[in-house]
Amino acid sequence: MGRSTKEEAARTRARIVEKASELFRTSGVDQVSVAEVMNALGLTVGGFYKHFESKDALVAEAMDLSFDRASASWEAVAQKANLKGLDPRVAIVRHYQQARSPEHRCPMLAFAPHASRDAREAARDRFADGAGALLDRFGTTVVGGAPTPKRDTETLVVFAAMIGAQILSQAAGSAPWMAELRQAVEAAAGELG
Amino acid sequence: MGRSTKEEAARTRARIVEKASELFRTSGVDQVSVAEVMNALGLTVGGFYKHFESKDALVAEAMDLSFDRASASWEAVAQKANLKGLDPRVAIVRHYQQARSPEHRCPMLAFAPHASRDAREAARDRFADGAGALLDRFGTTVVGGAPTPKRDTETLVVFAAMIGAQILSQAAGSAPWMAELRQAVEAAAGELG
DNA sequence: TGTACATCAGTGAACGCGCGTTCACTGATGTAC
DNA sequence: TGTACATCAGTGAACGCGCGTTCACTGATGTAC
Repeated sequence: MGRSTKEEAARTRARIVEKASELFRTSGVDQVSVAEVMNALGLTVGGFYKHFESKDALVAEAMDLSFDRASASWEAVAQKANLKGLDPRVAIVRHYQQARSPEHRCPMLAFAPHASRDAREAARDRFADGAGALLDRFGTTVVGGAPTPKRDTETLVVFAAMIGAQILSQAAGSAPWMAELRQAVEAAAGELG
Repeated sequence: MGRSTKEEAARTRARIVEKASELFRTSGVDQVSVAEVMNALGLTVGGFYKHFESKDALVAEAMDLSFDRASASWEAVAQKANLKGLDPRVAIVRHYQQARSPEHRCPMLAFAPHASRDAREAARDRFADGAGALLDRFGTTVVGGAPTPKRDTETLVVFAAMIGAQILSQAAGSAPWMAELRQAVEAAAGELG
């Protein structure tokens, strides 16, 4: 067990970010320790600091990756909807609200507590970039073959409502009014034009 | 410094819950230690367990209190709006979005991470009760002197959007599109009928 | 009402635990000649 | 191409710290007679 190849080391680094992105989204940044990430890859904690300066540095990269992945996922859903002639915003809302495997959890919800904390300007900026990209992706519809970004009141409101309903859903469990809320958000997306 | 009066003890207990409610909402449940709550009252940690079985027990009571306070606050805002003949939902959205002192932070945002965690059924139920009460409060308008609960799609969507916009605002700081989002939510509330 | 004893709110120090981070070490990889 | 040495990815144990919780203790309060 000696020194690794440069390529191996680079791959290990990428795997750490990848696994961190998955675990952070599943359980939350504070609930996942550096050791947990490393052990999940069959590695030991000590080696972590050969790749990253601190846990915060890893969180920053994992946040970027998580937002990129979410954005790509939304993009795919939107394209599929466009091919069918459907409004991509409805498709994204449906996609978002589906209870998929926890590692697909929305990065906006997973990283919000981390970025909200005091003295985290850099994290907040990163979060703002990622969330802004998702908002753009959400509001971009294809009209006559040309992608047209929309930012009207209703689009913005449905975007925010989708997130608000999701956070309540995770915290309130299966309260009877939760189903109503989710359906309302989906219905509102359906009435966008 | 010997034994306290029964009344003093009861008051101390109430003060602990009160201060915890304030600190939990300001900084988040996980960021506030039991010692911090006690010290903020000029007490020492040891005595805490004479009043509560565990930190989780305190969180439960602080959560209830926080929701009750928020509900009462919304109620006051709604009544004032009704007297002026305004839709209370617009007033509540404005009230909610104002950046007031941090101890008035929304309990739905402050306690969501705690309630969302695994193996917290009781906390989730508590959260659901509190959030459900706020939703009812939000949707109750006075029509011809009689309080009428509304739960139409648009009311539900604006409620969720108000929360979603707030969480993004806290995590994304002052991103340029945040102002747009908040204004959109307020505008949507204005169009409720 | 007064006295003797039990109770228990609050103190201050300690415990055990998990965490982020550091460190001495190993040995295969990379490099200089 | 071969050899000698420096580098450094990964290991495993340790460190320091803050946390939730426990505990022996104090002395005023509460209670039984």
